[in-house]
Amino acid sequence: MFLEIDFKSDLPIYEQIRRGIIIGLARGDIKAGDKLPSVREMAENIGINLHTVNKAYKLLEADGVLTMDRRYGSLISENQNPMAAYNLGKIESELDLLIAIAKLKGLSREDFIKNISKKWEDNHD
Amino acid sequence: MFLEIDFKSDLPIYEQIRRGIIIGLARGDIKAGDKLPSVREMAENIGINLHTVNKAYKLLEADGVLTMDRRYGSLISENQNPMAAYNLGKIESELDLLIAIAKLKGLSREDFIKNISKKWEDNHD
Amino acid sequence: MFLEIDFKSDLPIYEQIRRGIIIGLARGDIKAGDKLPSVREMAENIGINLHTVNKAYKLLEADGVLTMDRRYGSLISENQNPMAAYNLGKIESELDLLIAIAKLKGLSREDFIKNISKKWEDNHD
Amino acid sequence: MFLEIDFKSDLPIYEQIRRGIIIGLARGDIKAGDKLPSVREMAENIGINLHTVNKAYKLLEADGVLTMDRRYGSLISENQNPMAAYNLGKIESELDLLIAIAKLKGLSREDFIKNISKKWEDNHD
DNA sequence: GTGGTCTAGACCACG
DNA sequence: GTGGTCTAGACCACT
Repeated sequence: MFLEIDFKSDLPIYEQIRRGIIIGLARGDIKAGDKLPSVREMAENIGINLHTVNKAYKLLEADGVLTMDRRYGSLISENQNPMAAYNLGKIESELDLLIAIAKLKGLSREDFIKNISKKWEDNHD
Repeated sequence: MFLEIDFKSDLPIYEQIRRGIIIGLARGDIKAGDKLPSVREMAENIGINLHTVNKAYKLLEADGVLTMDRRYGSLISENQNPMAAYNLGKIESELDLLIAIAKLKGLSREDFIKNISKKWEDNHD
Repeated sequence: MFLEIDFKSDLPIYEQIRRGIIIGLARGDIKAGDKLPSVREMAENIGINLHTVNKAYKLLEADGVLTMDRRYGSLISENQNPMAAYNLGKIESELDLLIAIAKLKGLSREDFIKNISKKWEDNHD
Repeated sequence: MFLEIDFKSDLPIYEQIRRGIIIGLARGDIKAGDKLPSVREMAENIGINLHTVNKAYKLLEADGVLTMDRRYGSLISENQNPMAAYNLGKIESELDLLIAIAKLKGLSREDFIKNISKKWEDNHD
């Protein structure tokens, strides 16, 4: 499993794992039905405690992204609509800040949009 | 001072103040040379602790957005390049996540860009 | 044997089997003296491990619902009073919770009783 | 805080706490806006680890029953519709079993309904 | 071998 | 003093 964790980040480790899986799903690196590494396995790979991985998985389970089962391990859900209930408020507020900073740095709307657009593509290949 | 604080938000209050001022600056509500309310005054207005406002101001001072002076109070800096040193890493990571969720929700690139573009305009008036 | 197993359920498979037989008995689908499929047979039908079926049968035997005999196979007991020793505590606690949630959802006592009553009938046909 | 925990129960402690609060809310013992004991406090009162209480609170937060905030402690939510998203499937399946056992024990529908009805009232005073 | 539950104890962020 | 995060390690239930 190919998750890169930045231990110096102020983003909690469990949140980095969560995002890595969501982004991997959006990129197509991970697909519905895929079996994820067990909490113990991923914890060992990353070099962290299994509870931290467990927390990330639990959050993803709550968002309908995966299912955890003592019997079969952790699987990416076949759910057609993962993240449906996800509250975008928090993340939109981050976007407001990003736009404000971009303006203060003197970026034009066109350049800003171009950057975003590029990010979208990068997330695609 | 027109800052709206959401006490239920998971965003720390000092961070809400900081963002409010940055966004106000980008929108043009606040301009270089403007005198900000004193720490004590703003704390009283919002109904929070002195230290909380002080922390927000200190962060803005570190970003070159304002200057605190015991004699003259807090002034928005004439600095041409505020936020220059601001670490975009954190916020870009939020953008990556936003894009991934947008994709999972089935949004097209065009619609996504349109939303962002609208946000930019809204931040302008 | 007509047991439907939900492999995604968080209810253990052995418990689903056990409940299926108890409910079948209450509905009259199964009667005293009936011969049940052998452990091996049912395991094969469902596509699960022998031990899982065996565990379900053992529990039912402990509840006086069936008798296991190497020579005659597993038979529904003629016992007049199956489940006599069954500890209702657990299930009554579920009922307490159900009532509390029904109230929080704004259901009236009458509607709640009506639902329960209907469930009783459905379990009868 | 008046929660009675049965350490011998097979119901997890965190689940007993969760139910205690839901039932307390339905009975009116707890009201919107009430401040709950801190996780540490309740853990100490019960004589368990704070993480166990924390887990119960987190589940209730996910169901919209309470809010946890580092700044203000844990408060019963003003949410008009707690438990709205709660999946009743699990609990209804318990009810099916309860009905089957009641039948096997020879209870009449009328007696069964009477018991349920009494439980509803008991939950009310 | 998997996740589930629980304990114990540490340090941090916020106000 | 509150909850948030993380670690470490135990035992259990299920297949």
